[in-house]
Amino acid sequence: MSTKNRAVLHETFVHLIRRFIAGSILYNQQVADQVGLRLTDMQCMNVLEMLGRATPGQLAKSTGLTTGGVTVMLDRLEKAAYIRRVPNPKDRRSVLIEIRPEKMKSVQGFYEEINKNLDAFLAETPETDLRTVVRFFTRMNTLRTGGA
Amino acid sequence: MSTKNRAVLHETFVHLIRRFIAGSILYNQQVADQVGLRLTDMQCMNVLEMLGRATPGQLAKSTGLTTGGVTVMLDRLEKAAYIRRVPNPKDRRSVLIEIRPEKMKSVQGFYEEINKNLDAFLAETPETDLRTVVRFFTRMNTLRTGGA
DNA sequence: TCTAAGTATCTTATAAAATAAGATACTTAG
DNA sequence: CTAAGTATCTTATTTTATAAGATACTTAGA
Repeated sequence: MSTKNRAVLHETFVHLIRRFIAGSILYNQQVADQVGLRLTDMQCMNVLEMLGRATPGQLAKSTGLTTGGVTVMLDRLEKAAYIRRVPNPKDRRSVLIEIRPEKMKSVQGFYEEINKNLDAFLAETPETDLRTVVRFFTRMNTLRTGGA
Repeated sequence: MSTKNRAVLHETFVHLIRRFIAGSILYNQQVADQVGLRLTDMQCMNVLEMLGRATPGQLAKSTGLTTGGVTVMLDRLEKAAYIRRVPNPKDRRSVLIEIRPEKMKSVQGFYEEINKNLDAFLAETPETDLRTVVRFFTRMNTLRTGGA
């Protein structure tokens, strides 16, 4: 096990990361089911939480929906009080979408168990390892488009 | 940057991983669009590729669909020659789903660019780092359900 | 063995969501 | 000032997912 050669190590990593991605998609799907949203809506909420605010156009790009599809999704989320549309001061054709703070908390609540597990795991991870992983993932996040 | 304290490091990691997950969902969505499938179908294909074979029931669990939904999805994928249903020798109520090998390759082709980037990145990652990351992700993959 | 409960998949009617094509309103370059 | 470009929205249609229940098989227990 500690004498794994490079090719096997590489293969092991690819397998682990694919498993991680498949698991993440499933987990987000399950959280969405509990919350009463679709995975697409969940992705939208997650992106909004990371960006703070976004235009419908940005959300179309980060969900893979058409702009028409985004409008319908936003109507749905607005009606259910998850988000709010505010005028975009930079462009009068456009709007900015923001999460309604009370829903932000409520949605986060559904990730509570996994976050607790993650916190516990990180707490017992040696700092040097965590630093290595952070460095590694900083690069991983640039692989997809050359830097989105 | 090298004097980051523990809390900040922790927070940085959580941010990176959330970004990675959101990016992965988007990327899989985009590949699905190119292939002409839905994200759900893509998730099904990915799970099948990892497991080799699976029953519709297992696929229901790993996609978040109802069993009826899985049947419809499998009809769709079977009609488009992505998968095939074979009898389950262990249980006559059940079937086993397998990817048709020619489609396996074709779908993998759409991941080619990212795989190339990933290979190049891994090649220049020090072996000790890669070992740390593998160890780390082996644990990460157990956090979700306590071990799926 | 026989039966009842449980499990695995499938069927179908209905509800929900995504797309495509195009409209409206605004912005920007020339 | 005008034309081209951009951002969002509208709506009809297609596609997908759900829910409720049917069918066929398995398994545990009398």
